[in-house]
Amino acid sequence: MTVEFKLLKTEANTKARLGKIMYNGKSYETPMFMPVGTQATVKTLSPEEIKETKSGIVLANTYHLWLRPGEEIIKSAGGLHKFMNYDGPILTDSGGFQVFSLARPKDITESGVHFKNQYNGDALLLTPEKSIQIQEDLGSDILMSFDECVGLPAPYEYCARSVERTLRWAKRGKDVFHHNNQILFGIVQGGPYEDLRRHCAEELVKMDFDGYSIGGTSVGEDKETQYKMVEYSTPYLPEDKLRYLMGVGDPIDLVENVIRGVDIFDCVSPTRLARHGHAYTKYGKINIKNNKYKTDFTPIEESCDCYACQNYTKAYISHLIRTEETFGARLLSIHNIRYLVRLMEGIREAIKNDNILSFREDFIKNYYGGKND
RNA sequence: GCGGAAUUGGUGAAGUGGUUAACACGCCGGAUUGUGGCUCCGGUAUGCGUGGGUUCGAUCCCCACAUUUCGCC
Repeated sequence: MTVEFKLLKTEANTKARLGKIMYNGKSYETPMFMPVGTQATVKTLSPEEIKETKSGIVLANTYHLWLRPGEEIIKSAGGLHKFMNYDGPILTDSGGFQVFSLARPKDITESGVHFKNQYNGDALLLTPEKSIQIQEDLGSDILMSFDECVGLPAPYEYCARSVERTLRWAKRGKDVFHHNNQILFGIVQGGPYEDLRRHCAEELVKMDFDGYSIGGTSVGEDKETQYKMVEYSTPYLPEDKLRYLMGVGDPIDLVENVIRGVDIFDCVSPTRLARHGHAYTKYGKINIKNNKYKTDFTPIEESCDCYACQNYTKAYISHLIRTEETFGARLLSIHNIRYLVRLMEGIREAIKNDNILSFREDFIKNYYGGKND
């Protein structure tokens, strides 16, 4: 039941990697996109629908499940897999991102991070050890170290101190980790600074984690900065371990960062955009609520094999989103996830054929080409 | 038939004798990155039932008409 990774090849002209994850008798290819199921559900989708998108790993969130329903309840249920009826691999975030999104600087101490329970006001302390304990109780397959995700822009001195703390926290978490059919990743931080990224990566590698995440991205940075943060990190990570770029899911960014040596990605965007009425297409993102789709009786994408495109029209989905029917959000979520999974399928094919650069060129030309119908 | 009240954008409605007629919904766009699904940001009445009048100036005051509505015969 332990997740194992095998690197199959590296693309001839770039750092793009083709790999395979083995889990529970099944294998999943990388590069891979992971849909996000913060509260033990990929919003609006059943596990059967998740599997139909052919995505592999699902991400769940330590912080949210700690507060509700509480990790002891999920442990009593027999773990996350049984609780949510999903037998594919599950990755849990450590709560580190909530440090960024919920805590103020003065709430962050060497011991851990002080939160206020947003539902009942209770004072909470999340520490590296506590995060590992919660994730072990949740029974996810891939665990994240508790880190500090620094928002940008951030001064060099702050990032430098933060990296040292993230490293100490990584060590503390690893020291209490039981390795019970679970694997643990370290998270590379360091903001946009090359030497800090390198230092953080090298120190984490010395600690010998089962895989490595690149964090501090998807905090509102521009694309060039994001790509640099990845370029400053991947060269120092071992070839035989998974690399996970946290929170990145813009279609273009998936292509660009695979080329820079990333294996797995997660992002809320396919499901959040869906709830707000947006759909990915080969020719860019569309807003299904736009007037022109009211009477458009064609699928979102003729060439898409997802349940939504096989059975429903833009006019129908537009109506559902306008009237706030949840089925609309569900159909768009299915499409958007399947879209990103199909994109990864295309990327893997391009890696196999050693033509990822021309794949990128074609993809960008279409996506930004302005031909939207 | 007689008397009263009302008439503001697609809708519900504020409002004042004096530059750009509130607000909400809807509508038209946009945003969304290790997810609270709660959202956020723009745009959207050249006109205040119709015709006259008073006034330097009227959506606001006066008259007539139309429509709606309430009460009485």
